[in-house]
Amino acid sequence: MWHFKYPLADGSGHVIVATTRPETMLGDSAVAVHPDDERYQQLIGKEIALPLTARTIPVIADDYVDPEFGSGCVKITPAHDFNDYAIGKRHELPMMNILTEEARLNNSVPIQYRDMDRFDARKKVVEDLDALGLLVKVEPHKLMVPRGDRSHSVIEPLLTDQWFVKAGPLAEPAIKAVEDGDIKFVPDNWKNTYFEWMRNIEDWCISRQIWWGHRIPAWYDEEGNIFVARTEADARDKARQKHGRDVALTQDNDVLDTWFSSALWPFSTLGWPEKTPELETFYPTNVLVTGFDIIFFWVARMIMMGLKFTGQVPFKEVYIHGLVRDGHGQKMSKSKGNVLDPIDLIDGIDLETLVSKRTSGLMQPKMAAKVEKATRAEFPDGIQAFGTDALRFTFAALASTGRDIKFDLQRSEGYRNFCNKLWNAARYVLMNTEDKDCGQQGEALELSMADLWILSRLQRTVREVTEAIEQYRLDHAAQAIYEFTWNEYCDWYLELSKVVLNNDSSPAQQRGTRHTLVNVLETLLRLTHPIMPFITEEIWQRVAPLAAVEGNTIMLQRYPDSNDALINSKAETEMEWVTSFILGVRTIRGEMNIPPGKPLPVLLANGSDKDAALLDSNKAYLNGIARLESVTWLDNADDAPESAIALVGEMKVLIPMAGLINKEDELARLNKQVEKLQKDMQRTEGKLNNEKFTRKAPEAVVEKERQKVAEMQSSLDNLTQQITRIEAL
RNA sequence: GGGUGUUUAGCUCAGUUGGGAGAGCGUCGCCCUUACAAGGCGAAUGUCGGGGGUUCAAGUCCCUCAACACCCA
Repeated sequence: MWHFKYPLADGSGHVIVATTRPETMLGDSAVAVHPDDERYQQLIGKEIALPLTARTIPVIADDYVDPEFGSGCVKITPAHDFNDYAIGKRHELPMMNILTEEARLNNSVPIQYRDMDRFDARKKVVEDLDALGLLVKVEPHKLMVPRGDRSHSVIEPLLTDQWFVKAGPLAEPAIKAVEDGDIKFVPDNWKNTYFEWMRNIEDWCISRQIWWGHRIPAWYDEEGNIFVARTEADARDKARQKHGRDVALTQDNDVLDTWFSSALWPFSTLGWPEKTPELETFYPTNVLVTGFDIIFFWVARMIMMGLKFTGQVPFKEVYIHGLVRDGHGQKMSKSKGNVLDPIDLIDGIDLETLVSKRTSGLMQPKMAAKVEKATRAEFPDGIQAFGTDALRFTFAALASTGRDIKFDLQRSEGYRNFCNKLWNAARYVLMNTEDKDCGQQGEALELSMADLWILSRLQRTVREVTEAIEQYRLDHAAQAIYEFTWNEYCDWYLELSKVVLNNDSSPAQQRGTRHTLVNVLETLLRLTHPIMPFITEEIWQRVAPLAAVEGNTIMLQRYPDSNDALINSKAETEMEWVTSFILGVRTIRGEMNIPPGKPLPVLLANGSDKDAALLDSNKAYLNGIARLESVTWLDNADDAPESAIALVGEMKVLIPMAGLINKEDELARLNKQVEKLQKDMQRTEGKLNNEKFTRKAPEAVVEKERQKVAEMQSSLDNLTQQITRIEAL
């Protein structure tokens, strides 16, 4: 940072200005001070004799100046600095460009500086000012210097003539289209970003100084007259009309901004400006899927151009997804060397290949060592292969409404396991259905409680997934599919089906179960196919015939519809009883470390007629899955030997401890449960004892709380009773 | 400086019009049980960033503070 004296033209003194680019002083048009700065009040309006030049420049007042920074005087170079340009505009200062396109000084500067490179000129200007005694001091200053992406050259702001699109009139209808709901953003609040930009829109510079792209269709004659036309021939016609003869024309060297061309994409790809059948059929399109960083670049411009040239919106919905970042939340970039290539996640990659991939082609080769170190630390074993379906499922599962998606390899691993789970489940289904009667021919089917239950759950899942997709909540869709497949179909239904298929069930019962196994799977495959296309296709090819579905590919099948007639609350309630029975036994097994294979005798007490009926119809399931040796009803719980207890509603499920369970362990387990129940009870009772709650809360809510207390009380009674009994024994 | 967003279990994240805090991964214990050990079964884990307010009731609504992130100037 160089500090210079600028003498006043009337010789009455000087001001001190500072700059990081001394050579730009040759293009200064003013010195600015803050209007309220008392130190400089008397200078405002005076002239300065700009050193090294024959020019005088005014001292102006502008509140852009920070009086606290430096001397509080700022040199203003409108042609070479963005802020100075704005001030120049406000004060109608001359805009004096002093640079050529090669960053040499041009003919606007005194002759001794002309054609000098900007850095040489900088040295020379400092020397010359120093010689004149105008250099006050030089101090170290850290600043961000903009550099070119490819050349790494320092970039100098430079005033040039370029082409602009007047954006205001285009923006108006584009704003209205979103206000009126002709275009909807998903998630909705992105429309704020859109409005913010659109309502403060500035004219759009469409000139780009690169050599690829559409050349700007503007031609100039030697006098600088401009001929804008569709083609060179049209431009020549226009020039001929003006001059009455052919004249030499040169086309603008610049090309159109890439967003200008791509803003035409929604309709130009359909044949516009011709009125093609494609345009007629597919325009306006339905949905645009993109990232939020593209809202101003592309979305806004497509809307403006679409409305301008077709009179219609280009799309009805804009789905904005998050930006995928690396595991540390960093934006992926090649120069940072933290890019995860989807192909590497699909096929896997060993560490050495990954390192060399990430360190090659870096913009700054000296980063290589750092990139290599970080890569080796993060992926000590490279990246394992997850497969396309798992990767797609991961992205679906991560596609919530947030704006960032931190990519987590471990989630991919989890979903890879899910793919495997589905594959193995299909193997089981095929093992039990291929070459067997699945009711394809319409033979009589007898559906079990489990069949009715899984069909019911499937309908709810289909509905949930469909709704989630309609709302672009792919994460919820993925979650619903995951939970149904793993926690219901695999964990429960397949296990229940084994009971039917391995017992001496009737042919109609077995057929019913096979039919259900196959049909639920077939529907599940269609439901999952958009997210996991490959595995579902592979399995579907074998499952479809068993489900009597015709077709060559799952891709052309209908997406599932939920069938309300199959929703069966009775089966769901019954299944709840069965699962809570089985879970009760399993918990005791788990906590008491009883091997899962050991058959257990079970005693039941305090059950209702309903419990008895449920037991009767589901005994096979209980025996099979909970591995029961025997089930015995007791008229009185007191008749039971020393036992561990699980509750199914009011009913007590008792497992005799003899030789299996330690008395202290069971007591500890029961006490823990009691404590938890007591805590919950206290809170709920507190609520009910609050007169304001019972008076003001809806009846249904109060009733629910009452019921909860009753249930907890019953469990608590049963458990404390059991504790007393065990202690006494 | 203006704007937007984030903050929930060790990690990555859900939480729908306010009504008993969830998932995956990880952790602990027991199991190679005839679809699956990339698995099964069971268990533990939260001052929902801090403070205040509205309400019978707040992760959820309002105010405020803090930290972090992004966009624009």
